[in-house]
Amino acid sequence: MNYSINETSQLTGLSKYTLRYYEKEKVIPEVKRDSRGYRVYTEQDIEWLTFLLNIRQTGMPISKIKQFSQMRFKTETIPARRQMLLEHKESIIKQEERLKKSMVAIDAKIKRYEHYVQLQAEQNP
Amino acid sequence: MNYSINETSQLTGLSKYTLRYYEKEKVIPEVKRDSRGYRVYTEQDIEWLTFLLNIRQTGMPISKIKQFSQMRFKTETIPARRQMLLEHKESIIKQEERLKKSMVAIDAKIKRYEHYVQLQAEQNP
DNA sequence: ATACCGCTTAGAGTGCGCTATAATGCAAGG
DNA sequence: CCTTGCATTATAGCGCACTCTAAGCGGTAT
Repeated sequence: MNYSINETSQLTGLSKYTLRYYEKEKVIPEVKRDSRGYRVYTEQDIEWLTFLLNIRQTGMPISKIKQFSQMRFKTETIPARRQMLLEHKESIIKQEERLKKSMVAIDAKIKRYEHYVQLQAEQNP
Repeated sequence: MNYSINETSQLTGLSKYTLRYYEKEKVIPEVKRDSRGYRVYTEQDIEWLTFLLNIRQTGMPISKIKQFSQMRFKTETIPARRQMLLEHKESIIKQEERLKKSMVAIDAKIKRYEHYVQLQAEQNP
């Protein structure tokens, strides 16, 4: 199945601007065109975009995604791609730890606030 | 205990530029000065900065941190502050979910890569 | 025929969060 | 007294990731 830029935008959540920008900046390989020169995205293009979006949304910078993405059609790059993903996994684990730490601090603060409100209520019953 | 901008920078990990920028932009309240006009950070300032950094590093935008921080010395703002933190907690939970989803996709991709490498090795033993 | 729609491109602009520069000041050490 | 060294300010610049504008083209509808 093939998709227009509009459909692709809706399927991925990326704006049309962003889809064109990604192609111009070689974050994704060149997309096929129809007779009018319009972009035609394949199912595989969508899948690739979706995967890239996954790593994008978890903080991989565009420059690295570009590196990763440019290896797409070369099977000999599989070890390098695997390595990049392993490193990104590490970064995700660090982010999870960051979120947990922050959660603890926030919970403590919320408790202090609630404790304060409680005391106020007791003093003015 | 009091701290110079240099010490504060080291304690918090924020650059001196950033510390001045936060103050100029009212992300933190005005810091006391010594006789020469140099900034003097108190223990409480450090604690506040550390907390702000916690919410900053988990994605709260500077504009919101500014709102939050400007309520610091008004006890009647405690319910509003609590509410902001509850909302930020929600955002952290969403981020955790995002990370988990991404992790699953990455793990699947890594497995596919390893499976591919495995097959290659079997064909050329 | 002409108006409109959706796409195309190159290139300019935006928002965020810093980061750096330039000019100046003050105070302690040689 | 003068240099060194750290601070101060206002203001400019940067990197990232988009986001938008302007000008133009091709196919369909009136």
